[in-house]
Amino acid sequence: MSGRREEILDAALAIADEHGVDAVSMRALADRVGVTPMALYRHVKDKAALLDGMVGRLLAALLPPEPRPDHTWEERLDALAHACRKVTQQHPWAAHLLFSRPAVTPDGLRAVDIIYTALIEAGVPEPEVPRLERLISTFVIGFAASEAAGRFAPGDLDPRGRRGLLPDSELPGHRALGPWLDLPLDLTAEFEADLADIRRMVEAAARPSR
Amino acid sequence: MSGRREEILDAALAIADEHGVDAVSMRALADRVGVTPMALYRHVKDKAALLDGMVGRLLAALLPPEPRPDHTWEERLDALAHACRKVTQQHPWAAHLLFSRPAVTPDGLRAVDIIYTALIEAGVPEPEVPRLERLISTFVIGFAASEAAGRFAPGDLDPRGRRGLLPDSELPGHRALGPWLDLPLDLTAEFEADLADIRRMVEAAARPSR
DNA sequence: CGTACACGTCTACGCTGTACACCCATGAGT
DNA sequence: ACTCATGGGTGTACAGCGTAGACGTGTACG
Repeated sequence: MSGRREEILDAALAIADEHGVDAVSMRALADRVGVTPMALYRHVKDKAALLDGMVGRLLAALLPPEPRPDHTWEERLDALAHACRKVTQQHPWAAHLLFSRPAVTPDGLRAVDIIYTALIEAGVPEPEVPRLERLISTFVIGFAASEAAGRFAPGDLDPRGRRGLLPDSELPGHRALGPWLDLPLDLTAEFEADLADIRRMVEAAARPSR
Repeated sequence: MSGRREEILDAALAIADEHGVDAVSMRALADRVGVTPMALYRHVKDKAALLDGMVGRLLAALLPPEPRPDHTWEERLDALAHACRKVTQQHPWAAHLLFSRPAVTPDGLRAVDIIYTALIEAGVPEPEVPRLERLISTFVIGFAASEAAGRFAPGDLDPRGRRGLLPDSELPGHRALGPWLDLPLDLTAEFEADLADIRRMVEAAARPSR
């Protein structure tokens, strides 16, 4: 009702964006809101519940403002995927939380439903739809989380230096790929290519099963 | 050299397996090893480094004991994926750490190399191999993490109850899928089917690009 | 007027990671 | 035989954490 809870959650989001999620302590949050730490507990059960509330707010931002039946299923799927990546780019700390909390919030459900309808429209047999939804969401969230956590971009060690950890003889694959490994990677282009591959996978699942 | 570090890491793994990763505090770990908390810092730079060391030990367990050129690329890929899922089933707390720390350890590199060689052998064009490696590893780790975190199995709320959060009119996809959503889900079978889809995707990437 | 309720404060407890100074056993070099 | 570096361990201390519990205080309504 009061809107106080939302104020608090937004303050917490601001702290997380500015100083990282670890900086979100009850004391720091209370300071920011202008109250005593204990006052927060009137609006939030727990620290865990606080984090849940924070990702809840983000999930809402991930959804299209209104249903888009005028777009193709490919476009709707892409839009959702891009929205997901955008959210985790703006709030890197939140990426791994998307994995922990099952999508049981209303907004989470809506996101799942968008994928369901897209897959149905693509012609995927109904019994296969839930599995493919999980496959797709797992990959998209996984990509976003990997990017946010820096799994794809091993900071100080460039690919060449990284390979130095082991003799090339132990890494035949790396040796064979040679120069391709030294290219700078464009994660936006890569995400696009991945989504294209996934679209092809959906189309294959939709074909009369050969 | 001394092996003391390994002792400590294994003690930490034991605590994490028994009481969860949050129970791994420097004090608890020191107690278990039989020393003072500060003694640990001779062998481990940080708490963060401690966690890194722990996942390092797990990564080693994930790899096949020796190269298996006698197996097909499909079999080697499957074996690695299953090993990954097995590790995160035995150590659920570790799943999301696999995302954070880039695979720059020797063992991590070896795992990547296994995927590289498999994809090359499958006939994937070399410039595409690194991207597909990231796609596959992202999905596999993502699946494992989702399962470990319970993202696929929303505890107390069964699918039917979950859907009750929103009017069916807002969830056309859920409504259309009806009974298929109430089936109990067999994650082992689902993982298998997902891997099959991914294999098909690799084969498609290997085909002379149509 | 009384009283219920939402909201906030104060104090305190047990826990965390870790900086800093100190100690002791071993083994190598002169 | 005497010194000295080095690796491993101890003890103390500090700042920060989440949160339980008791206690105020203002506003709204019977």
